[in-house]
Amino acid sequence: MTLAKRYNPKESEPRWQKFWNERGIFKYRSDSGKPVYSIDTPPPTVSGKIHMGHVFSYVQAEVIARYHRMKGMEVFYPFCFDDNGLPSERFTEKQKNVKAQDMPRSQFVELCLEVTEEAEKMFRDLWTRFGFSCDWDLLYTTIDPWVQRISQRSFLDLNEKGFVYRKEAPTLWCPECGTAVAQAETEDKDFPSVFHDLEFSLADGRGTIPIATTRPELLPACVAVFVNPSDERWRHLIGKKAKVPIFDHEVEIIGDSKVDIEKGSGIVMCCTFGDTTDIEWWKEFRLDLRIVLDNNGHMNDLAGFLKGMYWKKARKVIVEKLIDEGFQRDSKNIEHTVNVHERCGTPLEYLINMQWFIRILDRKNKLIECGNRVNWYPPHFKVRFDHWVENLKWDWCISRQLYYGVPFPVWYCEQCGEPFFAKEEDLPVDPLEDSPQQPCRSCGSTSFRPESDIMDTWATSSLTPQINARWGESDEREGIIPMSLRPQAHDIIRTWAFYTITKAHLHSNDIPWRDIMMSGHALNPSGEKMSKSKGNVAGDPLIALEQYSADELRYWSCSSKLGNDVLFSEEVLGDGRRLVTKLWNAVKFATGRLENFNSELEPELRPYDRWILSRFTIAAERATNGMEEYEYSVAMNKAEYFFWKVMCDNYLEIVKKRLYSDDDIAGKQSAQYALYRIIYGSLRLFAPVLVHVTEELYQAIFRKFEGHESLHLAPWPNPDFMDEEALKYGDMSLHIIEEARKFKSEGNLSMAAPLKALKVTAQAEDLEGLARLQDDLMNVTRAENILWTKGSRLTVKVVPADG
RNA sequence: GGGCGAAUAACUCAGCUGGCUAGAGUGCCUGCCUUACAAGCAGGAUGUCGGGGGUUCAAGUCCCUCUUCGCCCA
Repeated sequence: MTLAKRYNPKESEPRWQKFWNERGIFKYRSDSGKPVYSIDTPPPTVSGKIHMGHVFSYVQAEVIARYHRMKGMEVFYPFCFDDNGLPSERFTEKQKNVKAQDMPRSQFVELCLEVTEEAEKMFRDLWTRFGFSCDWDLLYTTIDPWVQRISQRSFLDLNEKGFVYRKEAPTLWCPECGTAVAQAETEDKDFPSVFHDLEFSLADGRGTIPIATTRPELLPACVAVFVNPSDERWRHLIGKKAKVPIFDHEVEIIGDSKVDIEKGSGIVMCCTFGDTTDIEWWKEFRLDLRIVLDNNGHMNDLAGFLKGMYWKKARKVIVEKLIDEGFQRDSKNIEHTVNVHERCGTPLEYLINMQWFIRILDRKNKLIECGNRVNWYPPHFKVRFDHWVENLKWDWCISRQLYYGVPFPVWYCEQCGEPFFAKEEDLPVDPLEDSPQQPCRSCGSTSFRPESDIMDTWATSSLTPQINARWGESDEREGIIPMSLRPQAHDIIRTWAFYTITKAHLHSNDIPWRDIMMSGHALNPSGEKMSKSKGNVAGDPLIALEQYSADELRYWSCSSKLGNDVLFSEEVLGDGRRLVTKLWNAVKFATGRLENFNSELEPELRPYDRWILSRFTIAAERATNGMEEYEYSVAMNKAEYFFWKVMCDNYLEIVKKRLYSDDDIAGKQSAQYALYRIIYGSLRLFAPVLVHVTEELYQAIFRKFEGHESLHLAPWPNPDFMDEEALKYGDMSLHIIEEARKFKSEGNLSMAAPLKALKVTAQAEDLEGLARLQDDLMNVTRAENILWTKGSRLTVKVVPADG
């Protein structure tokens, strides 16, 4: 029972990881009879390297898992990967230097599987090295056939419930990726642009009108001109017609209050489609449809001489022509905010295409109610969810014109065009490979055209609770839904959190989980958000693991309050190392002092031992409260303060003499009793974060007494020892020790230097309580005597040793 | 433009529902080999709590306002 002088995490950490894995310490056992605590782990998109930001947020959830396991819950803690959809397609194209369009879908899917499998291996290896307590038997990936089946089942269920519709409608479209996208996948970006003042002539030949636009290439798509009816300057134009420059088609001039009088000339053209207002006008006034862009951003037949040009080139060409022909009055350079696709940064277009939608706009209130039923940690993030729902403008477009993803279980009848939905027992289906086993239900035809679109990846990842529960499968799991916890970062509230809540509501009129915890971001040392696209990623986790131990990095991950960002810096990492070392040394000390310790013994406890046990009770309570609120950093702080400041710096010094000497066996046994409890208790408070070193210490010292196979299966401390009087006088006496230490420090003396005496004054009612500590106080201060006097307050006078 | 959050020691941060002299770690200074730990211990210095108003016996904490920064959304 002796510990090495130094702790060696390089050797120790992999050993315990292996131990946990071989013994199945973290296996989920549905038959354990314990209450289930289920965690809806985020499936990371398999789209490249992993950075410290991942580690940061996953550790925070992992710590919570360990806490609840120690609290006696049966923890359902899966891992998973989101490996289908656009991110994985792009990643594969990059890795293999290919283009999806250039090969058959099946071949590209093969490549994707190959690439993502490699990346997933790397993830799994990394999580293992960080000591994650997930159950790898619960692993799922969103491209798994059974996951696809649940995803398709979800689609069929929503269709049956009437929440799904297919419609040819203006859709947010990325010309670069060649697919429809959802509102949640867009972001705003500022571009330098030019505001062109163009001259339209009136159809009646009576003059011209100025129209300002940033998108002159859409002139051929112009279907109307709008003015504000309250605009004195232009009101008279309403009802007349204008002639579009160069293209010469005539369009009506319409009045509508949505026109901003201040902007440009106060007259705007409406094109199909330049922005969302164009769409609203197009719908409201039943305007013509003149689409001039194809799915890849090139101009089509309707664009006349611009045909075949990419929109950028078309803009250049038409501006030149407008200037040549005298249609441009003026132009000025501006900074212009454009809605872009967040994946590739390409400005989005609004194109008309047949797409599948999930109806959500008509149930905003219900969705906000669902959000209210979930506990948000920290609470202020719920506001973001509310605002997102309130400001929704589109139903959820779930079809994507991509290759690698979950297909729609749908064919179309060649004869009558009706969609034919797969039968549930046939799922999963790939309509490109499979065909319906029945004739068309409307017309009896047997020739079908497959749906070649795939589903939005969020349509599947929004089902993670259902996937975890194996919803609708033969081996469906009971007691998983609603899940206990969703851990995620706050930047995907509008996507993952929102869509998951939406699906749970639509499928089962329930919430997906009871609690949601929002982690912040890891910042690089200069305080910037780490992101792959910005290339400012500090601390590759693999490199970090070479320099620091997993426990140190875990400690860093838990150093900030939930939801706060934290800097990845050398300084904070040093803190973790110091704590691990201190823990090692303190337990090493205890080990030597617990020889011949009899755990059966219930000795009569000395005042200081009653004091430290009471202090531990308070620390454990505070740590527990922190954990219950998902404030792991608070929990760690309380544990650390108790362990280092109270226990190591004071208590251990106070009882050292009693522990070393056999002169006072009763005193020694009392100290051993307390020491054992507070050391073992501290180890358990640190166990969720410092998973390896605590296990090492537990196995070396405590296992033979406690019997739990692993510290991580031991109960979370819930001590009830409390002696108010011991607490009061123990705390008060620290001042006496402090004064003695101060005296030595100021006299440049060693702490071991003897003192002649301490003259202590205290209020009459405290004298007796303090005097009971005399022996231990003399031991820790090395004072030969302590003289107690009645006084108005606590004072200490040090009498130095002779000479 | 709207929303959310932040601003506290040189640095990184804690300060819950208002209540003793505003705390911790790092860094800095002075010492100390003390039968666990020098990767340590003891002691010390350092703050117009972003600015300005207000409420209160009492404000880092509550209210108003301004400034700066971060994030989310238009």
